[in-house]
Amino acid sequence: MGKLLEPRFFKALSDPNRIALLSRLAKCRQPCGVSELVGCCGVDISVVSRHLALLRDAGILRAEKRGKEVYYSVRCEEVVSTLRRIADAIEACCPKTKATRGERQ
Amino acid sequence: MGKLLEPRFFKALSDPNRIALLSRLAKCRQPCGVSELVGCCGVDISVVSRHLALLRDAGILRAEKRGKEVYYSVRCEEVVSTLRRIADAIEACCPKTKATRGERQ
DNA sequence: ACTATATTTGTATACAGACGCAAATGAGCA
DNA sequence: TGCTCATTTGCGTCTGTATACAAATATAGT
Repeated sequence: MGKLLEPRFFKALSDPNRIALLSRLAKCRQPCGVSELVGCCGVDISVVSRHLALLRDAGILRAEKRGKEVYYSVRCEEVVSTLRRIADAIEACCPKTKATRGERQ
Repeated sequence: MGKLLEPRFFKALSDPNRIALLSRLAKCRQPCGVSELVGCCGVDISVVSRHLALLRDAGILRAEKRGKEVYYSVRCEEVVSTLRRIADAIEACCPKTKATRGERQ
């Protein structure tokens, strides 16, 4: 449980511009180059590049170089399963709403 | 989708001590007072208090005052459903692994 | 080799966040 | 009221991070 909840994963998602980039990439459903993504947050392209690298290092995005461009895309499977495993772990600790009402430990 | 991904929610989970507090509270399965929680991260109780308040404000913990103590507990249902809704939203944007292989849009 | 385009990296700045300590607040009790 | 315990808040400090701009790197085409 402590290992599941990686601060770095959440830290990567704790910035509005990075959320904007992630949303954009998710909606795109396709790898996008850095230049394409500059529009979705109003910052310099160098800043966008850094945000994307951070998301990549956190395991949220995948980067592939094609020619002079670098295409970023969402690592859907991994991100989704990470979120679901965290949800499951927390749920496992929940006092059940209906059954097992008697406080157990 | 952009509304689901709240930076504040993730920011709350982006600190190791807050993760430790959350894990501890989840494992406890019961409301805990601030003093009880000091042990799980090696910081001053005033810092713990601030972390707990931040988690409460982010909608992750619930606080109830009983006498002179304040008992914090995990808002399991809300947290779990938030995580699952985010997972679902991202999954909805995933190019399907097996079916629908032909890039759609 | 030279040029143009895409991206990354170096550097400086400004703001946010984590922390400890001390003081303040709130609640119960003598 | 005075005292004690639990928690919160004020404040100074220090580290981390977001940002812009300029320079460096990488790749393709001429």
